[in-house]
Amino acid sequence: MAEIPEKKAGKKKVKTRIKSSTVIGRRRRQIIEGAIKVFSAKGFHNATVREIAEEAGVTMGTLYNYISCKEDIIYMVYDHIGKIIRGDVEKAIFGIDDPKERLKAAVRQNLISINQYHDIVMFIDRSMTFVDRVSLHEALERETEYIELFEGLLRDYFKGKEVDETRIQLAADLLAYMPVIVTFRRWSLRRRFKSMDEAMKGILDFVLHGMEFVARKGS
Amino acid sequence: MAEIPEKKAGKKKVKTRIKSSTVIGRRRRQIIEGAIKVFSAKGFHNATVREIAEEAGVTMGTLYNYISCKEDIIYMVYDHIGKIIRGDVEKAIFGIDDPKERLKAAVRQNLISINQYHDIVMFIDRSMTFVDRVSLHEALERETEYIELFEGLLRDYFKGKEVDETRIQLAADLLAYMPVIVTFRRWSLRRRFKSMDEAMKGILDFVLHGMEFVARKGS
Amino acid sequence: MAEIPEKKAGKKKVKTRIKSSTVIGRRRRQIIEGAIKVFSAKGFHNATVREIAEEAGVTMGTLYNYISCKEDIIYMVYDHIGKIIRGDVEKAIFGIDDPKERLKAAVRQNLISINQYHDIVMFIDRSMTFVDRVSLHEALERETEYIELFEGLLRDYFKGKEVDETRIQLAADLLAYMPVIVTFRRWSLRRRFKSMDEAMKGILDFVLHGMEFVARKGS
Amino acid sequence: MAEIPEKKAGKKKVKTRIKSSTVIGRRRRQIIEGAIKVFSAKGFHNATVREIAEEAGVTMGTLYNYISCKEDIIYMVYDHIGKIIRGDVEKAIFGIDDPKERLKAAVRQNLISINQYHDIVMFIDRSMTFVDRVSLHEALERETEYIELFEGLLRDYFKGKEVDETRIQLAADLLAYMPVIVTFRRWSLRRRFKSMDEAMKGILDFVLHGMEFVARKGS
DNA sequence: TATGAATGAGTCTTCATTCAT
DNA sequence: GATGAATGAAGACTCATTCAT
Repeated sequence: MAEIPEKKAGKKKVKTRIKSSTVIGRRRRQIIEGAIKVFSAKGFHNATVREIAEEAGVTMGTLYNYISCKEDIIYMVYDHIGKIIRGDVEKAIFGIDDPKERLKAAVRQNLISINQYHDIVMFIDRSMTFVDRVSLHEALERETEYIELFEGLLRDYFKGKEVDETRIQLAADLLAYMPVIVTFRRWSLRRRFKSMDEAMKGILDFVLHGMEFVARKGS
Repeated sequence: MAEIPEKKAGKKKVKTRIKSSTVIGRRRRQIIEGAIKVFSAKGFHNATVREIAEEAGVTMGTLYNYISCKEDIIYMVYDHIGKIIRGDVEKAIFGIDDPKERLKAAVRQNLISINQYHDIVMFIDRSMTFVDRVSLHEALERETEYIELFEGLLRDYFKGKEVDETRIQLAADLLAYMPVIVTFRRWSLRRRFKSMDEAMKGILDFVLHGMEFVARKGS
Repeated sequence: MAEIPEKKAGKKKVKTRIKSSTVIGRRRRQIIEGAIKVFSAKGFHNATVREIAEEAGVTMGTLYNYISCKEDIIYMVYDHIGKIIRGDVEKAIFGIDDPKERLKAAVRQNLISINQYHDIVMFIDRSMTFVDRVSLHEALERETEYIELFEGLLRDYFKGKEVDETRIQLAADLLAYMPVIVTFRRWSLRRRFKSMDEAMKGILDFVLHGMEFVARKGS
Repeated sequence: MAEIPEKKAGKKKVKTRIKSSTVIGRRRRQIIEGAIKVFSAKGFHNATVREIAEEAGVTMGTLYNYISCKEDIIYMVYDHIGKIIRGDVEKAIFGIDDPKERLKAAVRQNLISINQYHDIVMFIDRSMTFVDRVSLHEALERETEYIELFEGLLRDYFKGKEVDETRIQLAADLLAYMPVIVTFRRWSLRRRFKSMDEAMKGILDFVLHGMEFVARKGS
């Protein structure tokens, strides 16, 4: 069974003026939680640093002891939610041996988690414009790792069959990111389906079915 | 063959102080073109009205004779690009009779057009937060019409087979919007595929294949 | 008689968003006058842009239509006062033919003008740290031109005598800038002399006398 | 021979919370040295207390045990450098009996020291605006003492000749402070003279020569 | 209709200073 | 005596929008 790729230590660190790492940890959590609330509601540009600080329960000055600019906060949230979703998926496939079930579990959990955190995912997508080159690169790195997780699962699933490596890669990308559609088509889906759950079941079928294209010749 | 749904006249009108409709038309085009350039490059919030005016070749004062606020411009661009893409798809299926080919042509053209205008599509996606309720509603209306176009094509394709209406609707949504993935996964796709064309061919296969889930029982 | 060196057109221009040059002229004058009042009283760093705007009788927004950052204002004031002092000196020597009298008139007027605008001169000296490289260079250029004016006068005065060119240059520098001493020794001088005039007479003597070192061998 | 005026004990004391005077001495030295580095490089307003603390090798909290506000640091540096320069001059004239040579030695050493500490002298000049009334008064007191040193030397030198007391005072002021010109005309001088030494030699001649005006009638 | 100068509310960011440990 | 996290007041700058010409 393919190994789950090691989480490489991120190079990008949000600069801090604080020394005690326990304090940093605690404050960071506060800040991220506050930021998520405010950003989800108003988006990046319409959220003021003051609001975030208030929501986080710290003063402006304190907040700026833990970040060096507003944009840093996006990255922190991004990092946070990325870890959570990845963790969710890893937990979901833990203990499952059958490659098909493993893959299905991953795809399902990915969809569920993205749906659960849809407002944050939405905000992150909309905000990545504002992050600096370095952070963006780092973010891409993380995404690639995440996609590699799916690549591994797909390879296990198609083991033995003759498949195109390129297709594996593309499929992994689509599997991982198609669920994002639930974030930006949310209104439309809501209007047409009784419940979000129903829509999600449909999407899952679509994805799982589409996935099989990997094993076929290109049209 | 299902009718292409009538393009209902949009209720939302961007207010203008100008009377001569020929002048309005000319100015609007200028503004939209200028806006597309600036917005594509810098996004909504980082683009200043002044820049847009300059790029459009009008003065600030003049610009404000044709819009009532910055947000109006998003809607204008949205409207513009929406018409173009829909027009492209309609042209692409024109004259094709076979339901399967018709559907495939629509899906393919949709993908091509979204890819072609990827920067505008991206910007619009990121900017819809800023538009007011009314415009948003109007925009949703248009999107619905567009999806109904795909619904019609799907119904024709699955005619005779026993399919779930709900699945038709979901499939239409996914068919129409999945290609958006090429806009926000662009960097990743670029890094992994020799050409964007190759990636797009893969996506097309995925979509067409996934589409068949409509005719199957839910998993 | 040596020509007064041409005033070269300054390359540095403070950027403006305004087009009408008459309006620019009028506003600039307002801004410079307001700035002089505020800067003289509080120095650069303690003066707020808002105060300057108020003193100038314009709003903050308007002010920023004529400058691009606070530092620009220093340069504007510098430029303004430099022109005035140079103009004063040129007027003072106008029509005088005797080289010695010409030189003395220039030195005297330089002292008088610097004394008159002592608070601005003081402020400028203290603020040049804040101006950017380009402006600093431009400022230095202007100063050099001003010193060249004195060099010319000195050369005329020492014509025929055997003098060291280096000494001419140094003397010009000292002649032009020694009076600045009245700005930063003002308190001390005030306490010891009945009137500033008396102190200035003494300084003038000192300078004129010291000047003769040009014609002597180095000690 | 005139007595070197007693160094009166300064009334101004920078308040401290610390009792052990040995500790105070050590810390003070650290702080002054750190401050000189940072202030020389960035000036008063652009230097942060944090930077000074770091450069001095103490923490912010500790620093504030030895000062009561940022401005105090200027005064400490001022006091420190003043003592050094005065000490230099006193050493330079020590053992010289001939009044003329004594005076020349003082003037020369004054110039040398000011040139040596030019960046600190510059910074102090630029920063005296920020110190409070009391400190300013105290500083002026010190300066007066320093000038009185030169007054004494001038009186010895002109002993027997009929000179105006006022002129002695003015000359002392100019002798003591003219060298400051090397700090704020530094760039200009550097550009025109091969070495700073050469420029300084010229300035020395100018000063020594100008000094003789004391023995002459006013112009 | 077109122009473009004027407006001023709104935000991020910095940093001297304090105080609980 | 030393530490360093917390504080919050203050200031530069932006930019959508208006309106007199």
